[in-house]
Amino acid sequence: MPDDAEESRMITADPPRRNDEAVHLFVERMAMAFAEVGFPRMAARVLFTVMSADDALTAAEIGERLEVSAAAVSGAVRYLTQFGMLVREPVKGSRRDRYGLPDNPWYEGTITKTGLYKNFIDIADGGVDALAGGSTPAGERVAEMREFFVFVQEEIDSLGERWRARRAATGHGG
Amino acid sequence: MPDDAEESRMITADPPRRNDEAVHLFVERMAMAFAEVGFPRMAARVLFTVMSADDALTAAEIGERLEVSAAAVSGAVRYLTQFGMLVREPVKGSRRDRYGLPDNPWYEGTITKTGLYKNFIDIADGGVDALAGGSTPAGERVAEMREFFVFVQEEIDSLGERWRARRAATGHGG
DNA sequence: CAGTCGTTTCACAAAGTTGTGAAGACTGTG
DNA sequence: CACAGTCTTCACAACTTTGTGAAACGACTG
Repeated sequence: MPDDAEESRMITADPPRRNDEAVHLFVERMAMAFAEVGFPRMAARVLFTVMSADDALTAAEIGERLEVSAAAVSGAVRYLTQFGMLVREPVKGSRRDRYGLPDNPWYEGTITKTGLYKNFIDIADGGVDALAGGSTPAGERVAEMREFFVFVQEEIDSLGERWRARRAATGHGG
Repeated sequence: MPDDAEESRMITADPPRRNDEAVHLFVERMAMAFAEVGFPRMAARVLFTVMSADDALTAAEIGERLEVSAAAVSGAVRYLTQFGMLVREPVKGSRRDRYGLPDNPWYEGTITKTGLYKNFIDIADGGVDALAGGSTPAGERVAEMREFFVFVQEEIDSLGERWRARRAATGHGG
């Protein structure tokens, strides 16, 4: 019975398989969610395309899956490799490169090393000065906000470490 | 000696005062930093304008300080009040409203209750399903990313509480 | 060292965002 | 109940962003 469409009705232990359509939905949704927080749109699409592939992909394969031009892929991989979120793997005996994920996953570093709040803190410093420190209602208010950002940044700085500790504790330490 | 411009040269304990130009720079910089992470531009400008004012401001005053139209202010305050980041205070004996900040500062709730990672997690759930769970390299990879987001979200969920605890410990508890 | 395949660059077009001006709506006042 | 002051809505214009096509580039191959 070679009819694949019937498989799901059978009771035998079919190996789970990927659902390309659903995978693509995931890629696009996740990419959009990232784009909404300022991540470049195409870079996000490429990143999740590679993430959802079992093997490293060529630029052409990425372009096919997303139905975008080679130029768009080129720009996106440049962006991603710049931040180490993607690694370029030259293919022996071919002019193509393949793009895969680095050994240590991008998300940990991206979240923790962004320095987003450091930026907020720096700008808030200027605000506190300009508002005469804590001597005015506005100055006090901005100083408090700054303190909060300092706290959040501290938490984020230690987050990577806590994550690794937790992973190790739950048996993922390798 | 009524010449204010000379004050800074004196050695007497001058009260610190606000530097309007520097305040405006702060407002615009902070607003841009927020815009870069997806916060509506004008809403951010209005938010920080109100934050850096000692008293609640009218819509007209906000418009003046930012040199933008009443329409732009209207849209921005609507956005901000919707999320409780700004409160509208009707002025007795006047048709104007004033806009001020809520008692509990917006940043704590905004950062902690955004549910940004919850969204990522939901989308990643779909990805894990589509990729046949942990049975494929890609599925495992996406599942790991999801785990990380779950961890981050947990940390963020408890962040507000930890912040309040810290504030209380350092004498800001009121 | 010419040919070919894959990648990159660049000017431009399509699409999306953002704020404006003007008109409209609402509300209290004379 | 007409008027004036304030806020809101809406169509549009300016600006920004994003991705395309075409051409240039670079590197391996024969």
